[in-house]
Amino acid sequence: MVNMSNLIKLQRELSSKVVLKKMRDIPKLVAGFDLSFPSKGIALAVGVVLKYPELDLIEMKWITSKVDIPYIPGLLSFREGPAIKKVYAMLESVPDLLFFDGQGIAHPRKLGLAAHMALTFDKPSIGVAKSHLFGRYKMPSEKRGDFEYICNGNEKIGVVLRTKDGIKPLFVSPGSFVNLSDCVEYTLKTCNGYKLPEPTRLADFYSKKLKKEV
DNA sequence: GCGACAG
DNA sequence: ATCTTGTCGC
Repeated sequence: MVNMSNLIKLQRELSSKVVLKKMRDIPKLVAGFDLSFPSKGIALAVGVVLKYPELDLIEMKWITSKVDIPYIPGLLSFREGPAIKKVYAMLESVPDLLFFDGQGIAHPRKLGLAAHMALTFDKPSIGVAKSHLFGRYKMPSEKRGDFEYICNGNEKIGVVLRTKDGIKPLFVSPGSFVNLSDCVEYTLKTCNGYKLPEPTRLADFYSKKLKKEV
């Protein structure tokens, strides 16, 4: 049983702690996280760490965990957050930038999964979602690198970014401790010929692969 | 009331 | 996310 109003109240309090600013240093290590669900009520979380800008995989950890909260649009971090915290704790290396499958501040209360996790780990993060949740936008041109802003009124809260020619664009937004230009720059620089940034693409690959073996 | 709705 | 075969396009 979930008390939605309490979770929403918590999001409003936490979102005030989000800070948008340019990253001070170029990251040396970037991480990506993703989940799969082997069976109802069980989540399999994967965390990967890659060297930047080489994008060589240097570490991969995974864990299974019970999930109590169902998927509710706007409350994704409460469902996936617990499992992500467990894999994050298993990492031996210390990443400088985190990528998540979901929104950053392009969220009704400015606290999508990436924003929530950035505050939880006190680490810069970028939210890379495959579909839209919140904010108005126009479709960017078909060319890789082109983007349009996602807006909430006059505020720019993210970008719809084309990471591959003619392929459906990604909805990218800041978690915390990064700004919009960091999001565009690091998302494009970690996309190696594929639509998704390597961190989340590899985490997604392993979570689906392990799901079949567990 | 109606439409939208990350994974 | 997950359930699932073939199929259209570069």
